[in-house]
Amino acid sequence: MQLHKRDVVDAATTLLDSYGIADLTMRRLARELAVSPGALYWHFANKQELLGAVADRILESVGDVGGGWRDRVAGTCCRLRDALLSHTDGAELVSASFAAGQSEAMARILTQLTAAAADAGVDPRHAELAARTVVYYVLGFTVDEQSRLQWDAAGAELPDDQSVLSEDPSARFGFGLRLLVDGIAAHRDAQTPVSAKKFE
Amino acid sequence: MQLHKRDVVDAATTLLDSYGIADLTMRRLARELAVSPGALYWHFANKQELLGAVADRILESVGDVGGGWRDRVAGTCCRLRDALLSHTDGAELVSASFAAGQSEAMARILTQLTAAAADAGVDPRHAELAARTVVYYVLGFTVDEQSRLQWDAAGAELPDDQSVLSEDPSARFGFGLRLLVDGIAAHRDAQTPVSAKKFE
DNA sequence: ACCTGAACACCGTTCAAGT
DNA sequence: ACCTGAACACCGTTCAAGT
Repeated sequence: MQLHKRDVVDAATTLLDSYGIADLTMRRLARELAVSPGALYWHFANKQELLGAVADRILESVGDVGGGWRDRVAGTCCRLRDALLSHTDGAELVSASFAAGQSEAMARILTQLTAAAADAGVDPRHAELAARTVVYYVLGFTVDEQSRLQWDAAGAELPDDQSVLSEDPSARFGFGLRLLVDGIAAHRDAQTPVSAKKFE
Repeated sequence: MQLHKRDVVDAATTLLDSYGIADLTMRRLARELAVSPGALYWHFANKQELLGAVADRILESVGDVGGGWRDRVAGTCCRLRDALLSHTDGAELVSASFAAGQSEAMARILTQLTAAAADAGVDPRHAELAARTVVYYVLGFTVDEQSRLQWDAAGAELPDDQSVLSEDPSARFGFGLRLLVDGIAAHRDAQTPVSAKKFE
């Protein structure tokens, strides 16, 4: 029976959910698929590319969001966080793939956020940076949240962690998000020529 | 001759600067120090802890900054970025150590930024999140900047990269920073009781 | 107290050779 | 076209035993 890219990504995702990113190795994946390790290299150039494909699978549920620029930013970020949280080490894996430039889905999300920032009135030259800043936040926050989550799901029973850090992560996420959205709002054409202000 | 923690961190930093994070392995480090790999485990519990010590060494130059809260945030962030950029893969290494909770220096920087955010008038319950958001930005931005930097220093000669992404990284860094500072300013006691506003 | 030697249980990647 | 088998060149970590 022929091995297809889809099967490989399926098996990789299952491995990830069951044992985490540390156990998502090429050799283990090959064993799970009952093929030799070398077989994977017919379908993927290297491990990074395979992880990129897993990242894209994880992000499938993050579709396009409509509405005003604020709703589009908030909606995209919330969906992104939800997607990351629904797989073991999802945030870490996507974060690494994004940094390595291996996730098409993250590139797509970045494009959407860039468009939203531009709609908010951010200088087009800086709209992508505004979008990246938002992405850095979502990834950083969620990597952090997930590591705490998984740490005490593993029965670690952390020592009451300065009280606030673990209280309602969704509310905390929302706060940081508002901070960024307000920053973008404050920068709407702050340094664009006056002629561009008509779009508002 | 006895091996000291300092010698190990020195050698590790040299290895990092010369060959990058991928070649900073326990075995290679031991070889460089002319000891057996096991010797390192007398001084450090594991590789993560050693990397944390290297991260702290990299961040030594990021001291305390004075002035108003805006200057303190901007100053700390600029020094942090400079420190990261002055070692090969510095941003990646510190980013990983921060995520793993292994860098005391990053904890200290986070405390400083938290104090600055509190001074800005951010609800004390959310000041640390504001600080974390800033840290996520600096780390995310600099990891990105450094990977591009090192990529074409290695003679890759990237395909003119959408024109803007590579133009004056420091200016771009400053833009994103202002976005965050403005976001913090917009949030000054936005949801604190009126009684707290007297501090302004 | 501090380190060696040797082992344990793995890795990612390549590539001639097979079907 | 797609995969196997086997090798290459490594890893992090542990631990009895030595000094």
